[in-house]
Amino acid sequence: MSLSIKDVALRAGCSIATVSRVLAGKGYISDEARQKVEEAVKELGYRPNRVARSLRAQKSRVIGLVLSDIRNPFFSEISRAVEAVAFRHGYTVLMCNTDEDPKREVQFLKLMEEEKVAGILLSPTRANAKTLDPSVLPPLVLFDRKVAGANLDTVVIDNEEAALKLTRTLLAGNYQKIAGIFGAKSFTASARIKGFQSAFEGAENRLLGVYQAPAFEEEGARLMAEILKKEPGVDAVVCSSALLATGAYRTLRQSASRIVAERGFICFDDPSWASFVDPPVTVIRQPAAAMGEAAADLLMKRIEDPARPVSEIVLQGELIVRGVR
Amino acid sequence: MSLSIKDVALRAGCSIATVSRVLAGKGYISDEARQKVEEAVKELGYRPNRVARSLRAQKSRVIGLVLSDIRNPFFSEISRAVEAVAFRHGYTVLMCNTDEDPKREVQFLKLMEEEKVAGILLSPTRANAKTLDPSVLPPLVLFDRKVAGANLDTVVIDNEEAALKLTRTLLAGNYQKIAGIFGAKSFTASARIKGFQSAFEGAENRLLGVYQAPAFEEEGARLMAEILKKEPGVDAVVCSSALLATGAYRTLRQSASRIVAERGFICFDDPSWASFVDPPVTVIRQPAAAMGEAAADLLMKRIEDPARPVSEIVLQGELIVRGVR
DNA sequence: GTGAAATGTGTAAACGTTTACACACGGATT
DNA sequence: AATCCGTGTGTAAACGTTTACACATTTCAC
Repeated sequence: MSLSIKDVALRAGCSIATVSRVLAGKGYISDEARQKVEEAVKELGYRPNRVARSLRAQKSRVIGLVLSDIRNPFFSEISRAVEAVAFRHGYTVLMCNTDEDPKREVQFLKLMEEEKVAGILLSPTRANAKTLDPSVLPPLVLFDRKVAGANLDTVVIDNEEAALKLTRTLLAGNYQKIAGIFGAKSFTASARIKGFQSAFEGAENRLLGVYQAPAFEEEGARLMAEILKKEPGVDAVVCSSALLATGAYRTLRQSASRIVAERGFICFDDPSWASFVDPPVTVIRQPAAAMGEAAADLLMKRIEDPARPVSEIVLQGELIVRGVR
Repeated sequence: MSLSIKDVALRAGCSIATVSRVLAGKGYISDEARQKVEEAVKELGYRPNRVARSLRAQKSRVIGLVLSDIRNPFFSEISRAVEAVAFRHGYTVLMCNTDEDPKREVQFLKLMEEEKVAGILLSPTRANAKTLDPSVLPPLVLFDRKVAGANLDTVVIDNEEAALKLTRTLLAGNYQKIAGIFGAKSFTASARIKGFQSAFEGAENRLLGVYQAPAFEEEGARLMAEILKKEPGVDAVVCSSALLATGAYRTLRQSASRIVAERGFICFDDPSWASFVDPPVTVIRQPAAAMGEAAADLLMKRIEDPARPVSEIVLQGELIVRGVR
């Protein structure tokens, strides 16, 4: 079919072993042989077959990227960074979108194993957290969410601290009835809720409640409507992701609530509109690109040296205060 | 290392050929053999090695997805649909982000070939359009952008018609000085520009000019600023993508231009904020999920039957009129 | 009862690499 | 002159599949 190392060997007048050695750049090769092989490769336009290499090596130059929601800008930013790092190291990226479905996650993890990927980047669904058995899995790096018991490389942001900082801007602003809208089921959401709640120490009466739903726009809109209905006195809202925030903000705009006009709306991530709505929205920006890069770097190192000590990288979110009069 | 078909054969007390046949479900197999093999597979937890399969078949169950910008919500939506279809058919998705860089595109296409992917989904950079040689490449389906001369399966939206429709809402609104902000270098941008311009037939004096730049937020912001400076009389703007529109809209908001207040702002895609800014923004929504699905479906069919006639699917954008008093 | 067809199974080759091992040569060290 | 080592190259095995081919048994038609 396509060109193989045999064709190159024939053309260069040597054995396939020599060709392979030249290509790999190891072992003893005479200048003459090297030159002939290189010439033959160029003339024929030979490109090695990665599948054969993978079979032989029992490991491919592919990494798996398991995302919970690729439509979430936070994750697409991460994907971009991951792919860039991988490409730079000669790896390709096998991408999967689980939509937070633990079953899909498991299926995909199995697929990855069948593909003999060199490593996996995963933002784990909470439900699967305990099933991650590092002894059977290829090198694995967790990002965005960590798994409590597991001894695995992880890159996260300090969600608790970030939520605390964010919520405090609201408390400083003298709001009296504050509600929180958070994602459901995830480690991340739990940490943010914790930070959110701890901000109210000594001011518990200003905390209206924590509302949770899967992190989609429609859910944010729904929860916001629910809050407005149940708690007419609400005067401020914290949203734990761009998607939830976008939905919630839409509801607020449509209901002409005073929350928005009075700046009682803040959120995680930095949705594109946060800077130009009136008044602009204060946010915690997550270092998505940095997270993707760090996770991919970590994975490369782990692949290179599976015995290296496990590390946990904690990135800080950046508070962006907007619209202070 | 890991389990192979040999282990299963040993356990089931038959040859590896029989195991393979049971797994593939073809050829003659006795009920007894089938049962024994299935049992052995289950007991051992055997999973076939996709790499070995790929090598033997000279083709993997992987498809390549080449994106020009994964951060663009339009493309992440497409990615999601593609991955879902692929998964359903037992394929995995190798993802690459080119950032519109033709060099990266070429490099990646080569990588894909080395990985022996079964097929490729591509939104081609204009610069590479001519180099797509279907005779050497695996099955290929183009999406979002088509290539003029090439005889390739394609899924696009009717950009010219969409731009025409969109621009007409502006003309009907009696705006007199209309500028257009479009992406650079792409087939898509050209088609949209064509539609945009043709809307002005008989009203050429109302067309202020066409501005082009790579489709990023900052570029949209920059172009908008440039337009405001050069053409103080501008009273309406058409933006050809969500990213450009977001940047442009930000600039407008910050400059307190009257364009926004008077609804003279419309765009392609349906950015999340379009529905809740005041006044809301009329848009053409691109059927991103449908496009991804159609393209992936088409690729599956093409892989199955490489001889089937080439088809071009044209999807229609949906005009969403908002904020009509 | 014979031959042909249908059914069932195993052996071995092939896919394109990498690499252990063997071997050959030349020069340096005994 | 024998030995050893460094250099260079080739042969062949291995990775885990699929499948062509061979062979054996059963079924069936005449």
